[in-house]
Amino acid sequence: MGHLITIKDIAKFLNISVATVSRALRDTYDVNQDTKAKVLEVAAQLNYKPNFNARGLAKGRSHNIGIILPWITNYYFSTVITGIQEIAYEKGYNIILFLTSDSPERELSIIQNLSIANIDGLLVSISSYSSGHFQDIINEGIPIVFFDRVPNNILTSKVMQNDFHGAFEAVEHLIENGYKKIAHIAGPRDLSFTEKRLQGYIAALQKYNLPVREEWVIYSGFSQECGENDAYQLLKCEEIPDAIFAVNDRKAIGSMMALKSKNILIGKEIGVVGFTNDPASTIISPTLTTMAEPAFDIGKKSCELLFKHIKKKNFIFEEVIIPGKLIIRESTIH
Amino acid sequence: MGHLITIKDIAKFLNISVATVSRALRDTYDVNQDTKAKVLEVAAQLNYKPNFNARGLAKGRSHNIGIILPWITNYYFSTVITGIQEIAYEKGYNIILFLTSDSPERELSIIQNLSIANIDGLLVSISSYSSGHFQDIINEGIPIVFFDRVPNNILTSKVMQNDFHGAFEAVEHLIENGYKKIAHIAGPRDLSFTEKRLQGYIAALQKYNLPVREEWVIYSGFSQECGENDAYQLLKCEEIPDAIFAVNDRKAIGSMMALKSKNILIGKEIGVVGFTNDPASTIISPTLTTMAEPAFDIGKKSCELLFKHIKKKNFIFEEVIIPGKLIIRESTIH
DNA sequence: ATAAAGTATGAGAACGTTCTCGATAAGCGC
DNA sequence: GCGCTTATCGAGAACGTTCTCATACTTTAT
Repeated sequence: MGHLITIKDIAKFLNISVATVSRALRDTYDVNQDTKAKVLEVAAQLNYKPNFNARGLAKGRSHNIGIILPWITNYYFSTVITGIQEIAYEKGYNIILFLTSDSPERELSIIQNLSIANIDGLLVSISSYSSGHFQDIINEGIPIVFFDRVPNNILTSKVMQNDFHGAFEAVEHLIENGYKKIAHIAGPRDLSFTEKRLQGYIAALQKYNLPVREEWVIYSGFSQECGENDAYQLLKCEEIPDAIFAVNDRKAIGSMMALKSKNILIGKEIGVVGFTNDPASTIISPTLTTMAEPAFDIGKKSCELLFKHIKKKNFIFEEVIIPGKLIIRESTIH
Repeated sequence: MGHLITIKDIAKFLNISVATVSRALRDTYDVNQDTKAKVLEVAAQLNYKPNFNARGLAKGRSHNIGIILPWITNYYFSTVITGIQEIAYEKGYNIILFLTSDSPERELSIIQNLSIANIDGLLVSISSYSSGHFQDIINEGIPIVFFDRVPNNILTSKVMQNDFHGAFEAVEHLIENGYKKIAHIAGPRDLSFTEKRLQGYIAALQKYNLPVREEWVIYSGFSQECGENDAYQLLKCEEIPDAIFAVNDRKAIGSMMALKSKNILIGKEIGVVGFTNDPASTIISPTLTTMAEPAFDIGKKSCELLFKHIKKKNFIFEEVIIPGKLIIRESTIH
């Protein structure tokens, strides 16, 4: 209670200047080891806590980084954040969290109200149909690293899983297991990874001379419900597919629910493969074959890259692609 | 690039004092409406963004609130945060996220390194076996609201679901459906809600004159794996139970996995009920009966309460208990 | 006409740091 | 001893706001 201990209090206590106390606390080269020890001791004794606002103001650095993403109530994003937090904590940075609910308006509002001075860098995964005003922020000199959902018209660092090859491998696995009429339940049309996974899907089909039918590709949202509806729609196709590759596990699970409700045997009659390796993929029965995304590593890598940008102005942009790993389970067993 | 626009720039531009600009931006009573309009216009035109550090320093308020919790990679906590964020965003506050990984050491380190001046209030869900140094923070004058995992030796506001009654109702439901030998898979021993749910379980059994056997109550961690192991242990009991009440859905699902692996029919032979209403509870087969926790509302309420504390010093503490709702599914059908 | 109250503004201190510059003292080689 | 470097420290400005106090000009009441 009362007032918080400041550097001035320590200075007065030891009868030295605030500059020296500041030096001691920051452990600069031009401070005597004895006085440094004394300062540290008194600081601990008085329970001194640095004032980040003052430091941020003086240094022009806040030691805060921002994360902007659609939501955190799924395995992928919450794990990415955990990875980010791991690195940020190590470096003594705080994480400020912004949720867009996947709404472009909300996203824009967050960006516009973002106090630039309060943030040293930004980690972002854009919303579907993002208005993409991120260039303004970059122009103001604050570094951004995008992850997973990245814009393709902005020149900066990006970290993502290998969407094209992951999709390719997943579909190839279906083909190798004898499925021939493979449908794709995709994500929202404008997101770059939707496109990449679609391309991987198409490439695999073409490699094996399998048909790419327009009615077998459905774009919709990310929810389980969307996956469910998409599967019902597929079942109404002129030519009913014998396998489904879903853009993520949520939708794969939704489609499995739909198939089960129609008493279709998953695997035997229609194979299903997802993307993410959400823990739910081992809970559903049959268990879901899926392309595991390295969410934790993506978080760590994004954060590391951001710190490089923060440290070194004009750091060269990097695009990091971390490979996934196919995890074969029951949903693709004939 | 270059430098960020400050109120000085606006002042110079309009040839007025910084004080007036500040007043105009804050819309105080003593500013002329015309000058205010002009300032706002110029501010927008120059793309002025307030410097939170400077404001925080001058006002002694940062407009940041901190959240400290074990992890975010589950349905409950990520939903609570979403609720918190909803209110914080509305009020123009930023959220700073701290993850303890349920480690008391990490928790302590976070608290001790927490720059008090950088945070106006704290929302926390303590770790298992928390060292609980939160009283120090409260003593320094910064308000805390605890949610879900609350300490019982600290006098401040708390928000939680109705753990006792929720457990009571869940177990009563089992009893009403004919289960008579009901076991309880509990959480870590020292967490308050573990105790409350245990008491609810016991109370329900006693009301119906059913036995409370020590070997039917197992304490362990929160993971699915823990639930699995606990179930195996229950199957080795002298008297094998005919129902399991799990402290959360993760453990309930783990125990269902164990039962399924032993070809025990869930519901028919052994009933299972969980706690939380994790989306996974509808994915598993049979679907899981569970006591739904109002996670989103708990987040919102906690944040609202925190703002009351921030606004009014010496606000009287409140303990808010939000009731859950039993959701009956297949796992408790005989 | 005069005092009182209200309106709108400016000057400058304050918040708690860091940073730049200069000062002092000690150690060193010659 | 003389200059030179090195180590250590202090004084005071600066960061971008808000806040307090003073001031000037209006309006209102008497």
